Parts: sequence; structure tokens; C-alpha cells
Amino acid sequence: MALVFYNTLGRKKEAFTPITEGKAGLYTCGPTIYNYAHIGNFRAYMFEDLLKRYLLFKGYEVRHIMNLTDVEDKLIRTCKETGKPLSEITRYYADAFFKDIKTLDILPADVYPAATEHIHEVVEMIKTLRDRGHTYEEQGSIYFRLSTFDEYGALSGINLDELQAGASGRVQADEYDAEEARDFALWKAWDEEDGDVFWETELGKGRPGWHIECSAMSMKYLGAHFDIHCGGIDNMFPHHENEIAQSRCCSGEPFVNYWLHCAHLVVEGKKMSKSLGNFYTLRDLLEKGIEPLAIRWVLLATHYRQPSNFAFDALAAASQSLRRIADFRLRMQEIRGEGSDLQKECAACEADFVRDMDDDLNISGALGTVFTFIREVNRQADQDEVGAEGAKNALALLDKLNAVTGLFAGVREEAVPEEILELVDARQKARRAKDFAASDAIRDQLAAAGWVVEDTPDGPRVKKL
RNA sequence: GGCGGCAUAGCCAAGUGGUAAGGCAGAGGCCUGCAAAGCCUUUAUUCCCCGGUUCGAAUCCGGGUGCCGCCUCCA
Repeated sequence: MALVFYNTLGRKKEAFTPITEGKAGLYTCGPTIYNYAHIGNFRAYMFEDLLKRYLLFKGYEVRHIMNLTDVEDKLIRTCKETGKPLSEITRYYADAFFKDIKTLDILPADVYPAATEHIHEVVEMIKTLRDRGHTYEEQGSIYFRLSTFDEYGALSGINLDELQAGASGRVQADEYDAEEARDFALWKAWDEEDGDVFWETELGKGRPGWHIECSAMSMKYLGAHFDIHCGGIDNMFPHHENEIAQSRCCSGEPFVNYWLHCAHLVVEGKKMSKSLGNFYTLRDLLEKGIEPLAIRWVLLATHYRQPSNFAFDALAAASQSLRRIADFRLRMQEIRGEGSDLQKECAACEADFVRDMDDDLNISGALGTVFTFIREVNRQADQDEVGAEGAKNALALLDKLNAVTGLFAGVREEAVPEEILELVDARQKARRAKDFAASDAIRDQLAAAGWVVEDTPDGPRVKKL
């Protein structure tokens, strides 16, 4: 059984073979910290989290680098608009980003290099590219000359001759100083718009272009040649294509072996946009009372190359699914005595889970195997066939697979308040006295207080609603 | 204009040539004092539409339709 990834470079599934046995170098394009990240951004980070967790599950030693873009046009605009220094804005939104990924239980990267802390590396890289004849200078800015790199377009499949400059409408082609609109900036000369955002370097007064930071920082932390590079599909062109050009021309070595891109997310079937009112940051959703784990579920549960529909119905369904898993865990914790050890069922579930995940991280299939397992074990438990050992094994399996999904931990057991326990006792007394009107009234009272009582053969079980 | 992706039940979503996973919601049943939880049954003769290839197609090919993405700094 081999782990297989769909490599954008080549557009086909390939067995994952790391450069160094047992290790995986992973670079994921991080946020531009000029605003709160939105759920579309988090879909990408969630996919990368799943990838990383699965690599760890498979026993790889993962070195994960995620950059923080902390100098860039939008940031400079924000500085101007707010009158605040760049560092104040980026520090604020970097903090918000770290808080958000913690809320979503996304494992932190090993290093979060920021562009502004790697100006030296960027400058050195540009100098190398210049020495090797890949650049030209125009009005103080330095551009990469694409015509010096034959392989350009291999990742995205784009044919440069057919590109329509400025077709996206975002930028006027004639605003570019580059000789050809397709050439991109490595170093941008300072102009008045930049205010006090600049660095005095051997290349002159200015700031780095966007693409170069990823090349410079991935090289510093992972080496010139590493295993996996991820990002959203929109980064494929031009960002990743440009990274390849810079890195290959600078080092002369291969760059990245596996390129993985995740598809976009739509909200309620529509493109997320502020004008449609369906643009959500994580905190927007939390304010609506949606639990973080349900958000994690919805962001994770669709295969990463599939467009994902972020729907409120799906969030509700995810909450129910989480509750089902939590109830199952609770039930397993209560099982005592002799019975099946569930060895066979656990082994089958894990094998199926791994089979699906090995196939380019088929998380939907993998989740399905876990539910199939839960149903089977519940069925056996209904027959009183599961022993304490089996229950323990089932919980251990969920814990093991939870390392991959982060969805199976169950709810934290909350201490039940004294007054709730007293009500439960009173209800039991009423039930024993067959005073069901009274016991049902107490049950309603408990429900109003946010607690559910379930009668089991071993007595009442109280759960937070 | 160029390039790419997607379309599977009420909703979310697997499945890429062998006869439609799973979750949520709904219906019926078992259990229960009644519930809840759980289990069982049920819910797509069919996978956007029209052709074609094949013994066999949701899967491959051709043509439509719809949605989405990229085309110089958006995950």
C-alpha cells in the first residue's frame, strides 16, 4: 500500500517518494496578514493540515514551513488608509491568524517565516539571478526575464504566447514597466505610494516582489530541492510558476517534487463575496454560535481537489455527526465486563481508512469507514456482545485516527452542576414512584437548563445539550 | 478570447469500465412508562442533457447546458 498524491506537475497520481527516506519537507503558502483570513483561506490551510497530519500518521518526520506575507501592495494601502505602521498591522493580523488556526485545531508549522525578516535572503537570491543573466532593471525595479527559462508554464499548462495581458481586468497591462507584461518583479523600486515601507539594499531602495519571498524562504528552511509544495489552485499561476522559474534558475537544481493544489470553496453554492453577504471570517461564524469543530468538519470533509460547498445545512449535519461520535465514545467508556475485543473490526476499519487516505487523501471515503465501524460496534453493543477490552480498543482506534482528522476526540466531559444532579435524582425518585407527570416536568426543566437526561439500564445519563 | 475544474437523493458527499459508500434530514419498526441514544427497514432502477464506444458506462469519447476558477501579486 503506497501513499499516492495527485501531482499538479504532470496532472496525474504518483506514489509519494520522499527525497530523504522517512522525511517530508513541506512548504505551504500562508496568508497575507492584512486582514482576517476567511473560510476560503482556511479551506486551504485545513487541507494542508490533513496532508501534514497524514504524513505524520504514516510515520514521516515532517518539516513544515508556512510563510507570512507581511509586505505587499494591499498592506501598503492599508498602512496609508489607517496611518498605522506596517509592523503594527501585520502583528495584529498575524496574532489573529494564529488564534484562528488554534481554534480550528490546525497544527502549527515548524517555522512561519515573514518576508520582511528575510530581505537579506531575497536580495542574495536576486543577485544570483542577476549574475546568471535572468534579470533586467528598469527604473530601479528588477524584473525576471521569463524568456530565459524554457520550462515556464510546465505547472499550469499555460502557453505564454496565448496569454492576454491584463485580461483579468485587475491590472492594466500598460501600467507595467516591465519589457513584457508577463515578466514579473523581483524587486520593486520605492515610490511615494510606498511611504516609509522600503529597505535600503545593494539593489537600491525598495521592497521585494511577492513571488521571490517564497523561493528565498523555502530555500533557506527546506533547501533548494524539497518534497511538497501546496497552495490554493489560484496560486498555481502565476505565483507557483514564478517560484519555479526563480528557484530553478537560481539553484540550477530541481525545485519541488510534488505540487498539490486545493480547489476553491463556495458558500451556499455561490462564490463568496462581500456584496452577496456570504463572506465569512472564522469569527463571523463563531459569533453565529457555530462550533469550531463543525467548521473543521465541513472544511475537511470534501476531497481537496473538489470544489467545496460551505453550507449552513452542512454545518448542522456536521454538528450532528460530531454528537454521534461523542455519544459513541461515551457509550464505549461505560462498557464493562467480558465480550468481544473488537480486534477484527478495529483492524478492518483502520485498513479501510488508510486505503482511502493513501489514495490522494480521500477523506470522504475515510470518514465513511469510521461511521461503518461505529454502526457495527453499536449494533454489537446493543446485543451486549462488546467487552471492556473491545470498548478500549474502539476508543484507542478513534484516538489514533483522530490524530489524522481532529474530529474524533468527542466532547470534553463537563462537570455536571450540583443542582442538575439533584434534579436528576428527583426525577429518578418520581419515576420509581411511577409519577411520570412529575418526572417529565423535571426533564423539561433540565432541558430548559441545557441538559439532556437519557435513561439507560444502568441509570440516567446526563449530557450537555 | 485562451487555459483548467466541476455537475451523483431534500442537503453535504465518496465512487473513474462490472451493476450507486457514508453522514445529516425524512418515513416506518424494535427498545422505552414516554422519550433520548442505539439498532433494523426505507428514501437515486439511476449519477445535468443528447448521441457514441462496449457484453457492460456515473465512470471512456463527441456535442450541448449550467456553475466555478486562473489569465501579473485572491487559498
